[in-house]
Amino acid sequence: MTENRKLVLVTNDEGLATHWQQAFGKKNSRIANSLAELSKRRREDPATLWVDASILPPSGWRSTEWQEILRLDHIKVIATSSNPDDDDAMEALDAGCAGYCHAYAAAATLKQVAQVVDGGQVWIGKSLMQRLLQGTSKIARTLVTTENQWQQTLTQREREVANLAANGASNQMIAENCGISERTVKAHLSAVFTKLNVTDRLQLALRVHGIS
Amino acid sequence: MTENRKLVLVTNDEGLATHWQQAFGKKNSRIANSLAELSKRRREDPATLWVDASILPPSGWRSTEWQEILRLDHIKVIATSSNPDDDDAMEALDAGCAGYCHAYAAAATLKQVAQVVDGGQVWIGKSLMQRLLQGTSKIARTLVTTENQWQQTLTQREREVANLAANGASNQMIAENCGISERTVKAHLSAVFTKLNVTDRLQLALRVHGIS
DNA sequence: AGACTACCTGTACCCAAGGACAATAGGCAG
DNA sequence: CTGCCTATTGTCCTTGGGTACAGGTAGTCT
Repeated sequence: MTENRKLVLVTNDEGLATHWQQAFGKKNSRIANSLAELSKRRREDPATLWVDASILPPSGWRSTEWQEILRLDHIKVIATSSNPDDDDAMEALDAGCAGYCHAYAAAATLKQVAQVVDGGQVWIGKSLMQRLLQGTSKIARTLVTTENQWQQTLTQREREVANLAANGASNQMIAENCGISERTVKAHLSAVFTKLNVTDRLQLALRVHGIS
Repeated sequence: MTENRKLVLVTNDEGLATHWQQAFGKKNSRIANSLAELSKRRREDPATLWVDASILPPSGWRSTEWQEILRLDHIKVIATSSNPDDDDAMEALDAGCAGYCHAYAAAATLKQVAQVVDGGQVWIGKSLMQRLLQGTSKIARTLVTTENQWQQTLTQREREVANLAANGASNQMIAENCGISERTVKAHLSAVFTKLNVTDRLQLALRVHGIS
């Protein structure tokens, strides 16, 4: 079970930082006091962010700064809270977090969560799990399995651009975000359209979000 | 990470038994070919049962023999299948199983599942997880927040046009569909954009479908 | 070395979309 | 009757989005 993903602990709570470092080891993790701190390295290697909910802006995970992070598919975000709440969890997961757990969970649990998430799974607590299983048994059955297969045929860059476009970003915004020219964005998008057999970004958005 | 729960592998598939034993170790697990075999010790110590779906009776988890087992809370049941299916998973979990995964999953994964389940959590695959999360967010959308809200301010015609546009129809298509001129479609859409405070049809689509 | 692919960029062109400005007509509350 | 709302349509114009054509760099596989 080799660990090669970077581990970034995002919190400004002294005690929590200590707790997490005890669980993961000081050498394997690094502390960031805010989102701003990690934006410098956000384009780097795959990483897992442990985020203390108390550092979130008023708009929560919906804020543009976090949306940008959550869109990156080589970054996994685990939301934590000292006062876990199912609704908070749903928001976090809806926003794209890969896990939600108690910030001060036992070290063993934290490790388990890390393992599960790194394995490409999603971690949700027992409470939320029960709620999901109770409320959705019928609906889950009727839902069409929306294949996230669409990503498969795309290159890394294409995925990135496609995700941004599908979420309403203009070509210019995507260009700035990716640090490339608008022309290149168009090129990538054209490739995406062809591969996914759609004609424009609206169709793309519908496909990406599992509609139609 | 001490393991003191008994591990019982319930299958009559030779190959699967081997696979599981390689994952958990021969000493830590015991094979049972059917439910009947383990009924003798069912009231004993806590145990985790790994059950191969192929040994289930026609009535599946609903059969009385399995219902009895699933009721015992010192016994945890993990359902497995060589052909995992979300619907099967839902049935198993509904019936009270604590986990569902691919029978021939990698040893590391099996161990992870075991750990998670022994920790009192529930394990479901990524596929089902996505379906559940999508399902609930859709429910949330239709019941709680955004839904209805955006429609409220619109007139009948505007709703109609907005829905078509949000699902990818061009102005021309909408015009034909509604039996009005393209110009009128534009007029309606402009009104919609203003009322919903969005700039274009893609933003509209995201709003209508409860994204962003 | 040559084929192939991902990634990047430029110029030019076409068009659907959306805004600005303007007008006609029916329904309805005050 | 008189505003106010809804629905409808028109022309003019600007712009972002998408395509066509063309090209360059870097890395991988055969």
